[in-house]
Amino acid sequence: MGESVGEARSLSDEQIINRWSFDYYVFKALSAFRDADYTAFTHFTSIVESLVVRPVDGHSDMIVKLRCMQFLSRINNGDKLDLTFEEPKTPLESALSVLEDICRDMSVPPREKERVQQAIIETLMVVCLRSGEFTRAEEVLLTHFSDAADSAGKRKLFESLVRRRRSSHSVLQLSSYSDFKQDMLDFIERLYRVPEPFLLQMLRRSGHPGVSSEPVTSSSQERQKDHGGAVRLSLRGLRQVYGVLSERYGVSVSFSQLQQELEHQDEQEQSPELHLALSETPRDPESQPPYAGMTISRLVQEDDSQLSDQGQDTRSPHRILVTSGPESDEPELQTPVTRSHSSGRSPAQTCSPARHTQKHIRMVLSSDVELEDHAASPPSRCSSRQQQKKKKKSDHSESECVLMEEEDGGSAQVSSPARPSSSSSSPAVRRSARDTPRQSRMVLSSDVELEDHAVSPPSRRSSRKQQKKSDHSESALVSSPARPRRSDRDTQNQSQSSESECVVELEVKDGGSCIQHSTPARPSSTDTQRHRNRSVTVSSESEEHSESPAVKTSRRSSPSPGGAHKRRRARWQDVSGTHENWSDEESLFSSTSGRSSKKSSRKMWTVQESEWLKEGVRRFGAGHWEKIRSSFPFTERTAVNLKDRWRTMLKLRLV
DNA sequence: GTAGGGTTAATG
DNA sequence: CATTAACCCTAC
Repeated sequence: MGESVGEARSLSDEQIINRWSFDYYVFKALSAFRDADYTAFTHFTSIVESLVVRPVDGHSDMIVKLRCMQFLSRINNGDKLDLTFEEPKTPLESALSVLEDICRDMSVPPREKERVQQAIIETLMVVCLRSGEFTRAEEVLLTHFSDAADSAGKRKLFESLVRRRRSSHSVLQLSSYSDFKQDMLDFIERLYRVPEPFLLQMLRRSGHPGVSSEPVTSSSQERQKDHGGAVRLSLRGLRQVYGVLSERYGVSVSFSQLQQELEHQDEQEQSPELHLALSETPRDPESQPPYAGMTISRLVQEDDSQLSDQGQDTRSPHRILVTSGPESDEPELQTPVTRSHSSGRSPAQTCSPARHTQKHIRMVLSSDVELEDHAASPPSRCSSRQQQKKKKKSDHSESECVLMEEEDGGSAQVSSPARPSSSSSSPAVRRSARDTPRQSRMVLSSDVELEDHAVSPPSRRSSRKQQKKSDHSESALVSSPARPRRSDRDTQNQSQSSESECVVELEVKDGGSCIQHSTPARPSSTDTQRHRNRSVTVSSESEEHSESPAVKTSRRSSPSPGGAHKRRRARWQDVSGTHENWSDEESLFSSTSGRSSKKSSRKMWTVQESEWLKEGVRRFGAGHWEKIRSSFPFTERTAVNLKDRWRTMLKLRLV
């Protein structure tokens, strides 16, 4: 926000460009939501999530936008009871929390707020009832419906349905979840109208034909067409446009500075961003999407690579770029970690420790679940899993049933242009398996379920411990974005060379979880296979280290009585295993894993939250916890929590 | 609202 | 049983 004044002036190109990208993708996400293209929406939100971790020129409306995205992500997944954003809560309950935050930060008419709350609660009831989750429905009735005065009638109806265990009723049939989504979108849009992003404006003003859509008064200032059809902006025109826009968007860099930077870059790379964007576009207007996604993402990435202070990263971003486009879809991904592990070890082992498995479903952008299919899954494993499941089932029968649902969009399309990271494709998703084949297919881009046991407990623990002691420095929490290091390290033992070469890791946070992708350089199946194994191992370990703490997985989760509570950490991490940075959960938009039943108890801090905290302290100074809290999209964190966390971070020398 | 000591609970 | 991150309580 504005506070960084002192330092602000020296914004890096990455910060600025990330801001533009941020604005752009938020805008696109909202457009996608509006068009009911929820798959695209999740893709865009994932991009936004990953952007936020990088240095960004924070703007006053950034928080607002993030909150809106958080809210809509939760709404978007509200009909998936197995997903969670904040540990014990269903997505819609999380939406209620975010709504509170929104109302706190912005002025929302009380009536409007109530209306929205009511709509969310009722929808949640409907969702629970429809899916036969009567117990949960009952909880909702008790906890949320209590104060709803005017809904007495509905409350009664719901009560009776719960009592009679009926999941079909005219009322339930009537309500349409998609209408509800759009209603929530309307609410958000009434509250905050997102202006046309800078990048789009630039593109539009450059005369790019595809840019259309959004309403914006087009000032066709200086735009000239070239004979070739190419559009070219005169420098003067560009400068003018830039002046206007930079003011409006709070860009603090002067045009000439930018120009200089570009020139520099130009020397190294052939085309500086603006050029790229402007020139590319015109070239093939038709074939390319209006917004040259590639360009943008590419820009971002490049930036990233340049700026990233973490040395190790350097390579990855570039690579990613390269691969990102087309490969993202690559069907062959890595096998879910679990698999490999399990195969390696005797089933019995696997099972034993885990008594309560939890199911975690994560939404991974482009994860393809299909992997599992191929992965040769040893039957033994399956069986063991099933057994586990059964056990688990006893605990909460509810959650299990639905393993995976399609993502909203349903489309499996993997390719997401947007997310380069996804390119890596391999996010392995883990799924628990129940019926693999079918599900896997459905899920395409969605989630995964993981079971805890997948990994052997012992190894994990040990690794974790080490992590604590030895590497705080690297611990995921520590510094933000550096991802690879740890993984590399961890991995080293097992596979050094190949790993480095083949796997690019990006971690994107996913919502709740971190998604990390590793991309095998060569998708060839054989190689892949190898990777898999490797990664598997890796992942298990890295998982632990990395953010294990962050993961909320299941710490408190399992309610199962008496059972072994030991494992609480889910391993739903991805194959790549590194999920260092992110914690899983809670990411801004993504959901995490299965719910554990009970109350949320302790919420581990995610890397992202820690980053926000660090940034907040940097900006406002330690001690201004409340201010920091309100300046970042924390959910369910109090100022005291921030203070305590800061204390812990100091203790660990994470800062 | 914040600081700091005490408590809780997960983990090994 | 020891360690420790997250949480709680209380004084200011």
